[in-house]
Amino acid sequence: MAAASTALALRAPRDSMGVVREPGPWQRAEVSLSCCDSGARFERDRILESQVGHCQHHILPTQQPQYGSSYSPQAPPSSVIPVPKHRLDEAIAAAALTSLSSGPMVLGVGTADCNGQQYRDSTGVSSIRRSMNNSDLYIEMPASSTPSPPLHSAYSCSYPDAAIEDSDTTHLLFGDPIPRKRKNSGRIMFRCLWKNCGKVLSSSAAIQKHIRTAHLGRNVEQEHNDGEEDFYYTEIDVNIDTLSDGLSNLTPTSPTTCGPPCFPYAMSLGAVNGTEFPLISPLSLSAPSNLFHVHSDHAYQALSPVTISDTPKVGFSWQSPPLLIKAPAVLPVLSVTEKVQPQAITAPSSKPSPVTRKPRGEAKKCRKVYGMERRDMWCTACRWKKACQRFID
DNA sequence: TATGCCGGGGA
DNA sequence: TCCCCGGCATA
Repeated sequence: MAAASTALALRAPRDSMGVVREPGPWQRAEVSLSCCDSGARFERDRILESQVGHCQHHILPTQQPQYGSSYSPQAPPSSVIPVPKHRLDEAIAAAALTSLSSGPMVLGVGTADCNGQQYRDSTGVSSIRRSMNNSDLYIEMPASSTPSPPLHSAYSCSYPDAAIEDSDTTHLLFGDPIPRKRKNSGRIMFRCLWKNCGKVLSSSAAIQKHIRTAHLGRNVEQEHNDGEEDFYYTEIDVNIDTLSDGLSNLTPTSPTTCGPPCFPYAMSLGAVNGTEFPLISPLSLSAPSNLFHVHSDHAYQALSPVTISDTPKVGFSWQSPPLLIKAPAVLPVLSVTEKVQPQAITAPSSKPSPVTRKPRGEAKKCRKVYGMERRDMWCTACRWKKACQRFID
């Protein structure tokens, strides 16, 4: 990739929405980005202009998503993100790890989270922004009355001094060395993600039409377009590296969008605009063992099992999401003292028990402690082959 | 295979 | 109610 020389640790005066309000020296600072094809360079404040100009296919997506009325239109980006240079490496590394480790578990539900933000660009390859401990980046999504499709959207930042206009710009700003969408090594195709379909068409219009008619059962002539079909296809670059392709196959993002699926950070707080989402933390997906760690050494301490029913529930309807959320992936962020019972999420085991049998405790029981020789020292329950009352799990 | 414990039955 | 045990589930 043509280098994007950045000196991003710049701060611009912004209003409460993270919008740069007043020009200042920062705008004339040494931020410049290079077009990967033409080599044309853009000064920092020219980047925004380029969104609709010369180099938009390298810096920003060329098309606006064709969402319907239910979708909140994108607000024009107004600034770029100030990101300290020293954060870039960390973000890049995190993105790579997450892309590799999360796999299908994050399908379709890229999250924006200040403690491990995950985004997905137009090809479905995740990029992640790691926790910015003190400042630098804090992302929330624009309000939307419906679960927003994967979109090219204005991700304003809750930190007053940060804002992101879209993830493609973010690729530059974060120094993503492989901006998938900018590759011109192959032709962009569009693949239907509907289960057992996988049809590949050459244009977004065609694939949308295919999805509308074949899967959504809608009339081609139907004017109303709520953009739902955008969920069900992704773009693929037929000559692009397999990693990018493979991941994009798994991601029902809009071909015309570069933003991540718009599941807001505020999800973790329960609801956004009346719609609840599960928080899917990339961290929890990639390293569940950290989250589910339970000290078995303290088996005598009763741990309250937390089942999926204790977690935020998916409050929106979703029509046959193809290849989207696999249940075990929906793992809430839990404290380390909480415990998840995966069987509460996954399909029930082979033979349903008529009575919910108490899970076998891990604590040493009287039999174990005292042995058969000292059976008289067992608790009554143990002697009666009942649940031990002395060493309770 | 060992262990935990549910369900049932006898005293 | 106490006590025991068959049998099942699980580690």
